[in-house]
Amino acid sequence: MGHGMASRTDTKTRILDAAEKLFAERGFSETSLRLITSKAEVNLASVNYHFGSKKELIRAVLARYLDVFMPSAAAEIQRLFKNPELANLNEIFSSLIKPLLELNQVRHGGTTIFLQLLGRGYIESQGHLRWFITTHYGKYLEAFVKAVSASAPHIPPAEMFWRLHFTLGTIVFTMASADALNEIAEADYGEHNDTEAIIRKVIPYMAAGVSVPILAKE
Amino acid sequence: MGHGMASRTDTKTRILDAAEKLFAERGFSETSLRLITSKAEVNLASVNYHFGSKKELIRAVLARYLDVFMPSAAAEIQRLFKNPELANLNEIFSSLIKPLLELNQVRHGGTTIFLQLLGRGYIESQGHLRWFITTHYGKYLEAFVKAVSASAPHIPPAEMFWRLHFTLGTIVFTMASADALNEIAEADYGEHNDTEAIIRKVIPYMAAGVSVPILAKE
DNA sequence: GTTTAATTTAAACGGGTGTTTTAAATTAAA
DNA sequence: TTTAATTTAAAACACCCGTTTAAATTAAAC
Repeated sequence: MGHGMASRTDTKTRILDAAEKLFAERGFSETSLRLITSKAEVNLASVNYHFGSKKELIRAVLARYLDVFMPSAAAEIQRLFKNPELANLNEIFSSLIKPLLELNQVRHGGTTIFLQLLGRGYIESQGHLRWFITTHYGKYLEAFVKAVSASAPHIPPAEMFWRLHFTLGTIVFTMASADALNEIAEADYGEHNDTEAIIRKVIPYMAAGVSVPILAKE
Repeated sequence: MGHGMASRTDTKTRILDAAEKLFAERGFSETSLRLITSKAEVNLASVNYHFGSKKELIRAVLARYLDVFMPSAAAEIQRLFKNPELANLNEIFSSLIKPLLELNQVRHGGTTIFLQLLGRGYIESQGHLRWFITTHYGKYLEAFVKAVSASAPHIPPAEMFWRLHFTLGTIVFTMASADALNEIAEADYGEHNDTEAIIRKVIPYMAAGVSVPILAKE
C-alpha cells in the first residue's frame, strides 16, 4: 500500500478542498460528485477510488476540520480550568473564538466553512453526524459541558442539556445563513459583519440564554 | 373552471397532508414526488396537475400554515400593544405560544410540523423561502419586530436584526431535531418534553439573549 | 341522454445521480 | 529493463428524479 505523490496538488486534497467549499455553500445532497470533480479538475471516479463513497467523503471533509478544532478547543477549556477564579460563561464561550479563527489559517475562509458544514451536517444527516461527532469527539465535548455547567451551577443538568442544544442551533443556523443575513443587513443597515464579528455578536446572546434563571411555575 | 368533489378526501388535500409530513421529517429535496403520491395514495401526475410543480407544492404546504398562524400571531401582538403597561420580552414571545399550539388543532402534530418546515425552508431554499415569507407576510412580521424592539429599547435596530435571527435559528433548529434530542434526554435524564414544553423552555433563553446589554468594546 | 369540462390514470421522456467497470497511463519495485 | 502496483481516464450501468403526454374515467351542464 505505498503512496505515490501526484504531480500538482494531491488529488485527494484537491477533492477535499473543492468538496468542502461546495458542501458549505449548497449543502451535501445538493452537491453532486460531478460538480466537485469538475471544480477540482480531477476525474469523477477518483472520489470513489480515494474515499469509497460520497458519504465517506463528507465524513473526511468534516474530520479534517474537527481534528484541528477539537483538540485546540479542549486545550483552551483546560487552560480556563487551570485558572484559579472560576471562569464566567462569556469567557468560556469566548475561549472557542481562538480555535475557531485558527481554522482560517488552516484554509482560507476555514472558520465559516467549518461552522456551515457543522450546521448542514446536523440538519441534513438525520442524526448520523450527531452520532459521528459524539462518538469520535465525545471526550472533548464533555470537558466543555463540564466547564459550562460549573459556571452556571443554578441550572440543573437536564435543563443545561436543552440549553446547550439551543446554543448549538443558534450558532449553526446563523452560520448556515450568514451570507444571506449579511446581504439583508448590508441593504437595511449598511453594515457588513465578517465571521469573527458575527461570533462576537452571538456569544453574549448565547451566554445570557444559557445562564438565565429558571422561572418558578405559575 | 368548476371544481368537482372527489369521492374520498380531496386529492389536493391528500397530497398536502402527505407532503407536509414528509417534508418536515426529511427535508424538501430529500422527499420525492413519488414518495409523496404513494403515501397519499394518489397518482404521481396529480401533483403537477393540481400544483404545477414541486416548488409550488412546497409553497402551498407552507402557506396553509402561515395563513393560519400569521393573522393569529398578529392579533396576539395587537392585544399586547393595547395593554397599557409595556409588555416585557417574555410576554411577547409567550404570546406566540397560543397561535403555535392552535396549529395542533388544525392538524395533528401541526405545531412541530410547522416549525420544522420553517427551519427546513430557511436553510434549504437558498433565500427563496425567506423572500416568499417576507413579501407575503411582511406586515405581520413588522408588528412583531416593533413589539420586541419597543420592549428592548437599549438594543439598536441593526443589533436587533441579528438577535432576532439568532432567535429564529434557536427555535427552528431545536424543533427540527426535537425528536432526536428527546431520545437523548429520555435516555440520559429520564424526561420527555412535548412540543409545548420545549417551547416553554426555549422562550426564557431567547428573551434573555435578545435583551442582554451590549458590552462596551475592550 | 348527450355534450362538455374536469379529473385521474398509466406510460414515457429527458436528464441527473452515485457507483462500477474496463483499459490505459503512470509510478514504484525487482 | 522487466514486473508489479497504483493512479487516471472514459464509458457504461442501473436507478431515481420532476415533468409531460395522451387516453380513460368521472362529474357537471345543458
